[in-house]
Amino acid sequence: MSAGTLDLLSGLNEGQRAAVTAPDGPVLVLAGPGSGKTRVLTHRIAYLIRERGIHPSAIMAVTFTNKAAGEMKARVEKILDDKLKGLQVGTFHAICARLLRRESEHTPQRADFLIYDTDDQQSLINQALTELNLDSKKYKPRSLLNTISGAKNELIGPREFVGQGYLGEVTSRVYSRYQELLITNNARDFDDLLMDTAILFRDTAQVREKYQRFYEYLLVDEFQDTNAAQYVLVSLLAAPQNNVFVVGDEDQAIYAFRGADYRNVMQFRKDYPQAKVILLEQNYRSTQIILDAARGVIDQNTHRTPKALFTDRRGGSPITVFEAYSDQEEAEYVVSIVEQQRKRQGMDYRDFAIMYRTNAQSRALEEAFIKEGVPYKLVGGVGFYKRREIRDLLAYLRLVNNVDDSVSFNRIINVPKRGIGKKSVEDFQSWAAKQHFTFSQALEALSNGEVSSLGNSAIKKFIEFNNLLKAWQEIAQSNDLAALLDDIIAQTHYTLHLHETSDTTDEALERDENVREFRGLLKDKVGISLSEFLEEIALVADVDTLADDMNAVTLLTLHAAKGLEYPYVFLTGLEEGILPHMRSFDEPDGMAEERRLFYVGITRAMQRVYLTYAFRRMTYGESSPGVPSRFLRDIPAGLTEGMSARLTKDIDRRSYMEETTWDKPSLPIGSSTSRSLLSPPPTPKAPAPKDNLKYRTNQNVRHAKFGEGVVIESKRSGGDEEVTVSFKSVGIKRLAASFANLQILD
DNA sequence: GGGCCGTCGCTTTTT
DNA sequence: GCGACGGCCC
Repeated sequence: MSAGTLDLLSGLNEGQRAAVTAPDGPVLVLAGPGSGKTRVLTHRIAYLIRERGIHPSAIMAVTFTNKAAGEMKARVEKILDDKLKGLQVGTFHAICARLLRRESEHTPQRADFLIYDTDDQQSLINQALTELNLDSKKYKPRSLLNTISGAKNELIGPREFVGQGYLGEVTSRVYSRYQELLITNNARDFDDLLMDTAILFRDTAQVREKYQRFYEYLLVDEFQDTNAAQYVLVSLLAAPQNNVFVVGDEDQAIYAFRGADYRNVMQFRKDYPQAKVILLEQNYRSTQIILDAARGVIDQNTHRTPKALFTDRRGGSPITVFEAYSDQEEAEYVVSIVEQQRKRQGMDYRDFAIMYRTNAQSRALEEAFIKEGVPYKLVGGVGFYKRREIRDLLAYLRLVNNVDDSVSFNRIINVPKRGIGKKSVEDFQSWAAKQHFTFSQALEALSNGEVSSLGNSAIKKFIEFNNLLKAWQEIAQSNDLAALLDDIIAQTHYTLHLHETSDTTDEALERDENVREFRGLLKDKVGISLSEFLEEIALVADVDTLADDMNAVTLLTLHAAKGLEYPYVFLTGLEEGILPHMRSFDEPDGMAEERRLFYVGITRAMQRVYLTYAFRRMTYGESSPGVPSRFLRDIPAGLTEGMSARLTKDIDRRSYMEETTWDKPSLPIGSSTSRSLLSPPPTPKAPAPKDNLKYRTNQNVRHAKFGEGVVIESKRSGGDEEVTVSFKSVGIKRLAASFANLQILD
């Protein structure tokens, strides 16, 4: 064995070593959290290249985010001390997009197709609904898109799609029209990237065989979060030699909502019975207490392979549980602990991560961080690319790239105002459709003086617009994207438009600033073509934007936290309806997935975990009461500090509301840990006088459909009484008293 | 054609 | 509490 091999394998445990040096053929690595799976993947690639003499370009590795891909490539290059030409590392989506462009002659879309995000999809589905004369109030675009996305992930195209009943029939029509529109717009949605590539491989032997020959070795990270399309892609690409190396952990499957199926891990064992299976159980990240807590949680899930995670890091600090009065107080608590631990333990801001179930929860946290001047970085949320001014300018860029993009066309045809109103746009579209023209053909036809059904002044305006587009396309040829943007802003008087459409000067200045930032971004893209730039920004993940070099506290969703680790981790908003999320109550396997999400959160921590929940939380702009998450009870007693006695007993919501001391002004504030808040504890407000109300807190009631439940809160709302009831079967519901017809039981 | 104002429905999670 | 959309009026 050469010195190089020793390098590659030293410091690896037995399981890791077995994985890295596994012979050709299928390999399945079942890797618990913190068991060094990234290490195994990088060392495996390095091993293939150095010890087996495989050319880097014959290796494809698939990761979950672009950030992970970049890190993986950098680590392999560091191990081998070499720049690796042709090593393909990327996300499924990015790899598929590239492939579909290269093989565009075998597909309906052209090589320069656009990638539509969720907002674009929404506009397109609305367009389809309008064309089909369907009411978007009756057929929710969101839910239609969910169904369509689900079908695509199962490789069911619009032709094969069969829906149940009338709604299914409608969905089928919408799906077909939506897909036609995507093709005429020369665009693909995220799901198409996977579906179209899988179908291309499945149906076109010539293409399939070409890539099968080209990529001799395939490695896939986070295999538990692959969907059917991805599974098919992997198996088609890996054949016939099946040098496929997959790494995953069923307990960390958290993407079922986008079609992922952790059973793919077991399916892999069935499809490749000769696969070498390696279990990685030693954890190098967390203390024993953290692992025991995590295990207490995940053991509640049935139908799983039990794992015995262990670590050499005995003991550790207990898990701290904190009950706050409000979401605001919860946020203040988090900030105060960060400051306290930073000073006492000599931690850096970058050592802390604050996690939550939904993006909306970041708001209260951000406010507290800003108030106390503690630096933080937010992952995802309402991102830069969601802002109106950025979307407008992006729509211009996209239209320059591809005039047939109807979503961008509709967005900016009259923004800023150029006198082309709704009526003119409709006339233009129906005329173009009648002539079987694409948008670009229709604009050209008007410019060439072709007779149309449009009015003369409208025709003139469309021709002017077409001339602008042509001039911009000219500039785009030079690949100077900043110059292109400058010209678009100048010709359209966009800055003036921003000031006219902003409510305050401050708002206008902020939007201006965003435009400048966008310009700066384009300025850095030297030598990159417009279509390359558009692809780059379409496929960035939220975590991809995380700045590692910045010393600040990280705020992120539990989903975004996958694959990351931090010395200190806060899991916030641990309340019924949030984690577990309300929407999971009536989904099959919903609760198990929520529990895995909680598990993923806890296992990100190296040293300490803080679990927090609030008695009251702002939702929809009003404060409503909450109940501690059931998951808190899954943590074995003895591992926590500050856990309320109320939680260690298995009590129902009703007794929680009775036993809690919040909202009862005669009693002292019943917080469970010593307070170290930056601001004094809030004074709980006395319950508002509940005159004329039929229902009262703690009353037992029965609903015709939901069954028995307990009233959490009741209050006036409009002319009616609004009752919040926690039902045994369906959880918390908010009802209008006059319609709900609740029967009072006691 | 465009601007203003009221109503509604809504929030998981993401490439 | 906010943004999308529709109706109404100039």
